[in-house]
Amino acid sequence: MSKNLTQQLTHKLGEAIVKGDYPIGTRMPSEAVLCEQFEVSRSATREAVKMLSAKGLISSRPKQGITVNPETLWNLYDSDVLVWILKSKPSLQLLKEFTEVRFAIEPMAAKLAAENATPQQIKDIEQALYRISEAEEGLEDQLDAHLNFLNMILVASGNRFFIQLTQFVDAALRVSIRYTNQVKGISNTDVTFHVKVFNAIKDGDANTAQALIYEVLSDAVVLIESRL
Amino acid sequence: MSKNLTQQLTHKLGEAIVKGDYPIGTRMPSEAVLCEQFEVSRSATREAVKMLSAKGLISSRPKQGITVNPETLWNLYDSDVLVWILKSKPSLQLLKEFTEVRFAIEPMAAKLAAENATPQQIKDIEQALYRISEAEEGLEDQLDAHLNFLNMILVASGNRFFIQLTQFVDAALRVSIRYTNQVKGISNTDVTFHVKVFNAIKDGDANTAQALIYEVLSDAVVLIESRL
DNA sequence: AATCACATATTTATATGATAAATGAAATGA
DNA sequence: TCATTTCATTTATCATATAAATATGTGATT
Repeated sequence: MSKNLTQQLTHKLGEAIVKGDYPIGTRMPSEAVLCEQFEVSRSATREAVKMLSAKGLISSRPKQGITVNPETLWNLYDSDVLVWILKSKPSLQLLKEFTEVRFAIEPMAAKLAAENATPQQIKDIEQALYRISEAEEGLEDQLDAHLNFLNMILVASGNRFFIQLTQFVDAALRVSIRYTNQVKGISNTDVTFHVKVFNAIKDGDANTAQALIYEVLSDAVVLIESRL
Repeated sequence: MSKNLTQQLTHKLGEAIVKGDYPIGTRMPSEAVLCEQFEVSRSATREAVKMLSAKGLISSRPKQGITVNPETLWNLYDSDVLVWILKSKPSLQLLKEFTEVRFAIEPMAAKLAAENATPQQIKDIEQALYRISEAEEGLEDQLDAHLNFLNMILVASGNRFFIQLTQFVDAALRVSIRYTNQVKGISNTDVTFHVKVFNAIKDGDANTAQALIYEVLSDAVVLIESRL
């Protein structure tokens, strides 16, 4: 739980909005009413409204009130927003779209990592690889290790936009893993696969790195398609 | 100019932060000092701080004050943040990274558009194509037409994450176009190229659509690489 | 000397009341 | 009919007071 009132309210309202409790295009309750309903001061309410505006979910203007923005304006790349959606309205369709993004990004990131990774970053990936091999059988532990490996590759790409996605991918996968109750496409149980990826990056073999990541993601797509 | 004080302050502080006026990891002036410096009330200041927090630029805690977050936490996919960076610290390096993202996203979007576009969306793309052919010689007008064409493809992908990127790509390209003073890689002057893209999407020829977009982007990469 | 508990000071967090500004809608007048 | 003005509603802004969180320092205890 977030500690302060503003953040609590931000999360509550954020989830409610993406859930559809306040339909798109309609007015939300006015400031005063929100204060009453959630029993917080105007300060807290206004600050929460501002945070949600900053994330693109709502806009507020005098007289017109607080209105829910069309979905195209929502900052889906904001981890909060994405998690709210995945939690409130989990859908395989969204997971499919998310996987398409991973499909676009991750092979390219692996390619760039092979081209640009610093010696330290290579060591970090190797360390992540070690964590995978040492991971207990417990799902949590394995998931952590695999996400760490993936994140290290994104970081090693040296591209700030990809690096920024670490939180995004991390957050989304943690939620979606609960939903599908599957690790396939995220954590290939065969660690030799990750060794191959690591070697390709270490050797600067961009095309191989790209192809390998592409391959593991294909599993994820097949998995989701089969359930749609 | 944004109309209200909170937003003005948000933009001022946001630009100042990405510019490096408040170095990463350091404390920003306290709430009270910011009020004095910018001559606004605490409400406005606090609301601006909340908006910047929501965008990942800063965090604030009692006693510790307001601190600038590491760059990895900044929401680069937030159009505001991206534009602030491009305006305050324009760099070819960032443009290169941005282009790498386009490289990852746009061919995939074209592929998905070929697979999923609705009849109406195909019409929209055709309409965008018409605008390109009709565009005056003026750079502004051409740029608008080309960005519109691109946006229509992203929308037609049917993937919410790609659709969300329209604003992101739009904003970034408008700024970068001023910086490089080049349209290459954004608007291929030869309209027959766009006709090919359109036809591929209309005919559901996913691979061709993907390859064509890949091709036009290659120009952009070559252009930027040559100037780095 | 080291460590733990506690007091203290600083900063943000929250609450509240008052006034200003923006804006959509209704009333007015030519 | 249309432009203008008035009015009511809602957010925006300001000001002030109090609470809560927390880093730092202090002193007692071992």
